[in-house]
Amino acid sequence: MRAPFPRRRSFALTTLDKTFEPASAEARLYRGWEDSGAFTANPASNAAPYTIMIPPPNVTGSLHVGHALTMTLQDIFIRFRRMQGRDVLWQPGTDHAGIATQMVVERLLDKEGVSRKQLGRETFLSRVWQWKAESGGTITQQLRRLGASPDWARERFTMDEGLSAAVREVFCTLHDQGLIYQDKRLVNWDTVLQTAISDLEVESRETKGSMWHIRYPVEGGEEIIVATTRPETMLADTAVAVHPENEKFKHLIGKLVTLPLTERRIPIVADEYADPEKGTGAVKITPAHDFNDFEVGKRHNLPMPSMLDRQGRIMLAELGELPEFVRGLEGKDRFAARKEIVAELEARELLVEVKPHPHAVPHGDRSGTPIEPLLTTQWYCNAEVLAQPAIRAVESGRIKFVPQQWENTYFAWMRDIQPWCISRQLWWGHRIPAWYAPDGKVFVARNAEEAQAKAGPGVELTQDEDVLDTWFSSALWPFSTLGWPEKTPELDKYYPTDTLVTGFDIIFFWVARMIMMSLHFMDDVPFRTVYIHGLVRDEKGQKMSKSKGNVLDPLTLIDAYGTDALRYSVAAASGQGRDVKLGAKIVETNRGFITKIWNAARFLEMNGVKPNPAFKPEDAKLPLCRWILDATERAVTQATEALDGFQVGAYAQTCYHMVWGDFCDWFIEFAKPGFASGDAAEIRDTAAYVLGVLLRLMHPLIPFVTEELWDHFGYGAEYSLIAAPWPGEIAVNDAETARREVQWVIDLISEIRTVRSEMNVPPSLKSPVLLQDAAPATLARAEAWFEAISRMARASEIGPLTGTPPKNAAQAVLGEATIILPLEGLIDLDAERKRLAGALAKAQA
RNA sequence: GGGCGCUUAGCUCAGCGGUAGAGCAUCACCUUGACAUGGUGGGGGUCACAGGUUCAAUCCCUGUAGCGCCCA
Repeated sequence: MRAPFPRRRSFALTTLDKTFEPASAEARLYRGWEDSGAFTANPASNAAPYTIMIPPPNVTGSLHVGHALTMTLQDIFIRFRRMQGRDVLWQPGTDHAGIATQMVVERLLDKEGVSRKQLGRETFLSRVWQWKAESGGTITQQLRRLGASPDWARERFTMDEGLSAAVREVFCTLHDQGLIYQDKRLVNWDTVLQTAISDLEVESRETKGSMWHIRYPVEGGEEIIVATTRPETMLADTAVAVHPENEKFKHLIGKLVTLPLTERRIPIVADEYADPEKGTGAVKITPAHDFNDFEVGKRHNLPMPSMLDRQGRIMLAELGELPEFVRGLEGKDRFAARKEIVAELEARELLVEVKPHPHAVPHGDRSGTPIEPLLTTQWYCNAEVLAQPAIRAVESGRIKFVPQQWENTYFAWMRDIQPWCISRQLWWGHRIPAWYAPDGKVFVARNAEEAQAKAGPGVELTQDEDVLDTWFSSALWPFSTLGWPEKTPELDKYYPTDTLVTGFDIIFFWVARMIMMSLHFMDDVPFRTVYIHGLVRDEKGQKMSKSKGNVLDPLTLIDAYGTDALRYSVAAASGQGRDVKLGAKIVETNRGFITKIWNAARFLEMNGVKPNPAFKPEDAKLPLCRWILDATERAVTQATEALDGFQVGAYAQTCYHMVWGDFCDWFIEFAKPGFASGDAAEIRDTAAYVLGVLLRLMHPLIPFVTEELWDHFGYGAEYSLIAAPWPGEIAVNDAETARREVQWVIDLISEIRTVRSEMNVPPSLKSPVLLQDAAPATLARAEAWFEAISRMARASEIGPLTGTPPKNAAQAVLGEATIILPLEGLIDLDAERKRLAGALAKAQA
């Protein structure tokens, strides 16, 4: 039996500050990385590429927590692959965001009392460019605060000349192939923004509407009652439809009704669209103002007059001769007109009833205004043709979604894809490369000269006024940023890219369209894996919104707790595809992890730990050292597997347990007596080695604190952790034996602690530990680890039990042996008996 | 109406055909020499419900309920 190690005060020096100060360190480290060229891709290198295209944030954007999530995830993958020695390209850039940007600048002009139209197209556009020059860099500056490490020198903007050339090339080619065309059909018209928008930009909102039942007189004296949610559009009705099998109305099919108010005569047609179960079973048909009615109108060859203008006001020009009441509606807003029409119908006793009818009404996602289906001429892209190879690419596994369930969503949409309306009645964007001759002939060309050549000399051409949907240029992002249509070394090396990281909300807007365009023009997939992450919500799981006032500002969180704490928080919370719940409290708690790492390193430094390049893990002899090296090896393997499988949450958790559990709770505690022993050198070397591995392992997750410690300990040159190699296999001599031995010690200490705690032994009192039936090897272990056991389990001595167990001893079983803790004199036995009696009574009650 | 997902400790979530896990919260104890942004220990679960497959189901299958999202 040995006495406990003597009390000793340590006055070893440390040069590390008491705590990590992110505010001062982050900016300095970031500059250091950027200046060192660590972010730079190198097309000339022989290293295998790894590429991520950043989802270009809107140039009007400012950093929100969604960016914090998506950029952290991307930066983790990027830094991981960079450390693995890949030639990494993280392509940054911003999106011109047609509608959003135009709205921002128009709002500014509004304050000056000027309108866009007063300025005229050219002046307005120069104002937008001016705004972009002044304010367009906000978002990219803010991305730096997250520690994001893209190749900034390669930053692109969707309206750069090169990218615009790509847009024109794609437009002209698709037009030549018949895949882009003009068509007059119903579009979703935003009456506020005064532009067409695509199906995707429409969101349906549940609205408390009404169902009006209106009497339409049929020739021969009968009447038919139609049900509608939009009475005002009856001005442009061109038929009433009933189901062909509907016995109630069968006899009326083919007869004419007199449309109330306008007094026009329109037919009753048979069409399966008229659901006998809905409303009255008879439905009015307004082909120019309803998508379903438009289809019915086409099937029955009905006229399609419009009765609303582009502001959503009543327009009578196409309706022919009209009675006075209707003429009085001209120019009135559609909702005002609805009231007047309903009142008039009521006055004429044509209104049978009004039923409350909650239903979904389409709204513009930007303007929030009800969408008006309008018959206009627009440019369309034949998405159905482009979708076929894109569907096959996912079916065949050439592109994989993670989590895979999103493939279902993708397929469902792609297999029922509609023509994509790509023209927008805006000024800010890529102007449609089409020119019109005075006779209306259209010439699609890459530029005005080419158009002129096509039209012939002397023909006066005017360019199409419209611009393209913003998503048209985003769809080309994976190759347009690399210089396409030029043949560039970048295109050669980095296409196809590896991973796309984005949210599910833009699978259709962006992901699907990139896949379609890329396959068509590059003849290869744009990326191999689509990693879809969830949404960031508040602590309660609610969506963040300004109106709820629960929006978290990532910059505020960074200022308060540091970027590493924020990154760790979002990464750890991001189970595959799950929504991420985030609150200041969570980030604050996780800052504790950063502090823990810092303090562990600080303690090691105090004890003379510094990197020893001559140290080889396979030469480690002490079980303690072999054990921690082996544990580290397993953590490295787990973390690498997790990152390979896009399991960022599991990666974060592995790091957490390795550092806080194995390294701090056990290894460092075991090492404390070791630092004062003859084994100190190997323990120091091992500690330094393991710390070096862990800093590398965690760098993608928490880049700042790890780089700071790496630099401070001198593992490499300043700012070199970002470029350090990812930890590989760690050779450990007979890891199995070391693992068994240390695990036994851990179990022993845990058992003693549990028993002592349950028996309420005051920590200040040490107790002997006796081992009954212990094998000689077990006793030898106990002896060898005595100092650690003494410290950590408050053991005064440890040895075999000789004779019979003492009275009043607590017991626990560990392996073949029984641990015996004599408690005589350590606890108040009477108090303990009372406590147990009380517990027993409670259990029996 | 169609599709997808979720339901495991008070909360947030892992897990997996074979003895239920983590973090946070909670309770008790501890100014032990890196860290009170800390340490140690405890309590706490019919794994939504009902069937089925199986030697064995929290896990696989079917259904039900509740919640969420997408599409119409």
